[in-house]
Amino acid sequence: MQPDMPQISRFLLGWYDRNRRSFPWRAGAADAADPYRVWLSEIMLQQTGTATVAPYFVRFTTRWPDVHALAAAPADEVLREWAGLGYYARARNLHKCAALVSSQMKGEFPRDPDSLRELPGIGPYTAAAVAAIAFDQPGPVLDGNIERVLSRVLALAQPLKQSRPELRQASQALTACGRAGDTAQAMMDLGALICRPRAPD
DNA sequence: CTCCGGTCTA
DNA sequence: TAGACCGGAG
Repeated sequence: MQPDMPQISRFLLGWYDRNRRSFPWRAGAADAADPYRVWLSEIMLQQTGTATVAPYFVRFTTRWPDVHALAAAPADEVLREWAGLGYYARARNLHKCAALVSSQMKGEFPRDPDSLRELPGIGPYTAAAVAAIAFDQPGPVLDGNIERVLSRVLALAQPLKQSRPELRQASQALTACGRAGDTAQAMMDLGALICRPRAPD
């Protein structure tokens, strides 16, 4: 039998509304997301935990409040501010991407995953995540944590690797049920608070 | 000390 | 499509 996506969507969003985590890059429940901040946070979070990212995110956004400011910064200052986060190619691509969006896109990030995917430093995961969180566009938001969460929510018995096509489809379908950004963040929070890699509740 | 992971590159 | 990139966690 096929999973009841509307029902799972209601479960996810209901849980999220009561348990959502608060982060410097997250808009309040009623506020609109700032695409620049969503993008910056997702790049930082690619291989780095929330606790480590938080102070870096605050320093970056204080110093460079929007994509034009970041684009105008000298590359070596961006690298210096990034020092300690690791994977420095992310910082170089971050700056390239900011320059591109600032000069060629009037400072506005594309709204759809396929266009976002063209930008430096944005792969399949980040494209879907930014489109969902910043623009409420449905898409296959899927990283290692969401794979684990969805596999459990759907009660899949196969190893994650074999289930990936099904998990991608599920993430696409769930974000298409409405509130795409909150749905994506609900899966992330569930993965961090409840359905953890070890010692799951 | 080994494992882990998005994106880019070859 | 495998390996490199880095730092944090186990």
